[in-house]
Amino acid sequence: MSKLQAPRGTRDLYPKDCAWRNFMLDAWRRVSIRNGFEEVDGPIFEHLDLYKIKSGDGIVSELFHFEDRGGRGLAIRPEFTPTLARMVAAKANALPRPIKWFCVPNLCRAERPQRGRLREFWQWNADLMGLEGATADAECIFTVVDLLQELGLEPSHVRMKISHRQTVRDILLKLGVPEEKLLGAFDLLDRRDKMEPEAFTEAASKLGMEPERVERFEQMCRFKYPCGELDQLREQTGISDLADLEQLDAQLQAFGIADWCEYDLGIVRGLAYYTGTVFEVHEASGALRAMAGGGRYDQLVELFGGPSIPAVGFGMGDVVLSEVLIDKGLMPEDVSPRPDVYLIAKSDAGAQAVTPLAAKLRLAGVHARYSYKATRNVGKLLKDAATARSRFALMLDDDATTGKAELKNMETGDQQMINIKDLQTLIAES
RNA sequence: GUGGCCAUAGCUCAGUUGGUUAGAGCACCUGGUUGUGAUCCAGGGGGUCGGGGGUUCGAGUCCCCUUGGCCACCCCA
Repeated sequence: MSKLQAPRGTRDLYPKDCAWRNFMLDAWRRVSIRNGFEEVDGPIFEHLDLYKIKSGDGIVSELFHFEDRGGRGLAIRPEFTPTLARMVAAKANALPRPIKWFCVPNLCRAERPQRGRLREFWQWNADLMGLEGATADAECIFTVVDLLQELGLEPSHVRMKISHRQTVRDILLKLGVPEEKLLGAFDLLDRRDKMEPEAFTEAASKLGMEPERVERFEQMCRFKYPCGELDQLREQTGISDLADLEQLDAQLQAFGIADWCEYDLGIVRGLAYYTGTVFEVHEASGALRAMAGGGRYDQLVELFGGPSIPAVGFGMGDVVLSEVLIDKGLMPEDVSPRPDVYLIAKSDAGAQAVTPLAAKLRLAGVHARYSYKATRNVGKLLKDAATARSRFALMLDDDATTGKAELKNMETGDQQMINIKDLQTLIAES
């Protein structure tokens, strides 16, 4: 029996599930396109070595990989970024700049499934390449916020948490962390919430900070600074020059999304390749894992053999996003396509008209359904129409032979005798 | 990969100290009430109790293994 089950961490998408998945993909596409991104896609498997470039050999155990008949190592894509970098690197000189691409791939990772994490999932990626500076960073952040709003989320539901590699680096140096221990300090920042306070203090001391500075470090990385109020950050860190963050701050305000954003120096993103702005979207209470994450990674394309191209981008997975929408009561009941009209036979003569009419309507682009039941029980047939969420029901009795039938608006309950030939127009007008 | 909890119908569950052909509600399917999304009536499909092995005269129930789910760690591109 176990072999007949779907593999661990995968999902079977039944009609309602599939409709919901498409609803989300549609939102991702809609928002991407109106923010000026173009859709791209690549193969669902790549050479295994491609994934080692960015993440090292250790990544292999997290991949579903296999060999082809020639013994070449291949892997199902666990992320889209290497493919993107490869595609950009291959045509770097021919592509008009800036490059603004998005993709909504399904990805597979051989990890143990748990809340918010499955082995196959969909992930929205958008990247803006060939443009330096805070405008590009802010535009990516705006695109994410646009999507959140599109799905009905509000600033009270989720937080866009932003940090900056360079800024944090400056602060750490000022606190007395030597250059060679910076990576360890970033790691400590990342793990702060999982550690006991004593362990945190001890680890911080080992980084070379005086006790008084350890305390400041702790405060600094736990505190959240509202967007538009960088003075607080200046006071707390003792650093007056926050050039990078200042520009970003101004852009976020210009985009009108300051309400959604806050600076959180604890946002690290475990990646060596982020070079500037980093950000994550979290559910407001912080209960779930990140809904989205991204940042600037100016060396990425170069890493994959292309020219040096500045880049900023993000990814958002479907799993945590769905959890948050359910949690906030924003998951629509049913987003399946609705029939325009449901044909109901009230009499045998009416039944004769159903098939030809359905065929005619469908060829004209109308979503038309009818019952396969033999019953002439109008109540039951109307219930079927309602279950199918049809907008209209057309009830055909003996009058159908003279081209007339009763059209019922399923939402208002109104019904009227119409000429069947006018049906399409009446449906289109409502 | 490590550890904890869990597993009976599509869903929510019942099933006595181990004891006949494993049940209910809802959902689903068919038909009836000559009927307009309701109510009611009649009928129906569906479970090798996640899978395998063991103990026993007898296992949904006890033991072991395994698969899957949830949770925490590792990781998080």
